[in-house]
Amino acid sequence: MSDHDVFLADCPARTTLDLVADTWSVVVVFGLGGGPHRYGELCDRIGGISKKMLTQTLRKLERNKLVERRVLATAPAGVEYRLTPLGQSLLGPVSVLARWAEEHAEELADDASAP
Amino acid sequence: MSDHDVFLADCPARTTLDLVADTWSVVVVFGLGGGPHRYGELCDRIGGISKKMLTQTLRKLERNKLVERRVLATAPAGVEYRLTPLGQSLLGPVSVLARWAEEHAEELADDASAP
DNA sequence: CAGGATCCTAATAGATACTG
DNA sequence: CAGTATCTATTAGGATCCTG
Repeated sequence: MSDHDVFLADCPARTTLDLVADTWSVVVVFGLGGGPHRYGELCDRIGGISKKMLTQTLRKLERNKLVERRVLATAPAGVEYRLTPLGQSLLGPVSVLARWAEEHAEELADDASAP
Repeated sequence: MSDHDVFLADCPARTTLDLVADTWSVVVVFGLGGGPHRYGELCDRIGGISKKMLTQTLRKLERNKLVERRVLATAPAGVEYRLTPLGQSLLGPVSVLARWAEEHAEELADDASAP
């Protein structure tokens, strides 16, 4: 890009963040952490997510091979989602973030999400 | 986990993400990882960040006590930023994310950031 | 030097209604 | 049941100019 490559912006941590830093990805991954779930189940389990965002998030996770989609041959038909091994491998790193938040909850401003 | 804990959305991992999941927070934290830096230095080191976003990101990190701001009594005057102990404690968890990205780079879609 | 103030655009996410 | 399709409000982030 430029002559001197001080472009910290492509630090690898950002790659992971690009993947899961949106509002719902992590929540969905955790939602599937306990095992496969059907679309509707997942929606209920998560609570507060719109169907649009659930679908959109699942598609993104699918494209990145974190989640696998299977159409069930049951009646009535359904669709099941599960974490791939790659998706499961992400549970660890994300749990590390979760633990950090729990340990330091009191030190953080209460409006951590504010710009 | 109890019978039904809906609203996974307040999972603690999201707290950390709210804090650092924007485009620049992690980059700035890493930029300060090696030690204190002045505003301009930091800007150069990072490269590609606008002053608006740098300031805004620093303020957010400051509010959450990850970063400390010190006005220098030098001539010409300057401002120095450094990680607080809390900020340093975040380097570990974020590095875990970075390592995950490096290990699995090939398995991910090349457009991981796409919606 | 280190920002603040403004303007502007593209992307995000929610609500709602409709469909195979 | 598992999605699309719209429409809309909010937000993030860049560019530019101004200031103590």
